[in-house]
Amino acid sequence: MRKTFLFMDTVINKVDSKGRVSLPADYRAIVKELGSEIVCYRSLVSPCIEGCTEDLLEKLASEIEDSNDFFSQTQDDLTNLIFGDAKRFTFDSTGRIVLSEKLLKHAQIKDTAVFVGKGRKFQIWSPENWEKEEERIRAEVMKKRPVLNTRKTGENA
Amino acid sequence: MRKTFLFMDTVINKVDSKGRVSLPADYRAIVKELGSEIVCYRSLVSPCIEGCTEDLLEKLASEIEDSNDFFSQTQDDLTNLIFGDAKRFTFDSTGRIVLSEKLLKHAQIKDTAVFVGKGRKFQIWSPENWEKEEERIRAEVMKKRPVLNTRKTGENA
DNA sequence: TAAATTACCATGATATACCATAAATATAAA
DNA sequence: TTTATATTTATGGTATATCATGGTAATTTA
Repeated sequence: MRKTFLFMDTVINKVDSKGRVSLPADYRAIVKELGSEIVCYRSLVSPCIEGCTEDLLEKLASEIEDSNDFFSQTQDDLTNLIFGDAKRFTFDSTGRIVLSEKLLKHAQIKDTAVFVGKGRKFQIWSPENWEKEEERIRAEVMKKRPVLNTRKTGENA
Repeated sequence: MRKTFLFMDTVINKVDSKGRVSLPADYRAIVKELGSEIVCYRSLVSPCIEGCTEDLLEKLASEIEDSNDFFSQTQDDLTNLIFGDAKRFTFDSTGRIVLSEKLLKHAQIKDTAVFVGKGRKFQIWSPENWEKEEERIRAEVMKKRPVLNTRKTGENA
């Protein structure tokens, strides 16, 4: 029995004409062990689909509940957007989910999906958009490297 | 039951045509006792593979989660880079992991891997790159020696 | 009843687990 | 210290299980 649940790695899977994609096996294992479900929604800031376990959204909801004025109005609005957009995606016996037209369109995904782990969350990109995004991030992080290294979370040497 | 968990020493192992390498026995012992798994990713700054226990990344994920910063751009970038690249590597009954083509290429490893302990983390180098790196480190330390000596005598005084 | 959605089966490719042997290290006896 | 024995560790090869994916049947719902 494992004790850590992290979405990791970058996995490329095919999307068929009905929007079916295999959720990476590692991701499925996490969902299964947590006894939770996958929830997906359109990213608010990027042309990609964002996903996490229902547990995480539950936690987010509780936090907002518990610390009303701690959160800015902006963040409250953002969470509203997410909960309004989010939807459960159960996978069948072969491990596939069916992504909706709305999500696929937002991420500009046609026949190939790139799953990118983000720890508690993950993202689904089109190959083209992900390539651009990865480049942008690398440049950005290299620029900020000195700052990151002094931080405790700078475990990425 | 031991209480310290440090990756130490330098170990040279062979990499076969499928990318299989024996994880040094000492490293395996740590992972086993922690009940965790090995996670590897490309170093952001060096031509080497970096590894740690999943526990360590889990801590990082928790910190991000608890920082009430669900929508921060910088964190988004960081998590993408770290977790998007990282991957779990479980070892079989003989103690081997299978390194991916991506990692081997980044570290320029062909048939020999050099494991270098770094405390909570470790690195995997090609023999050639490691030789250079070790030299660089030695030179760097020698440059700083006068400073180190002053500090030591200052404390004793 | 037609369209759409969901669940199930089949297959090839890939990755994983296992077995056997060789090398290295540690332990015990001389 | 030297030699012999036992134990752990590293590595080559192979069988097995898992996974992604195309196709189809069953079920829903409009």
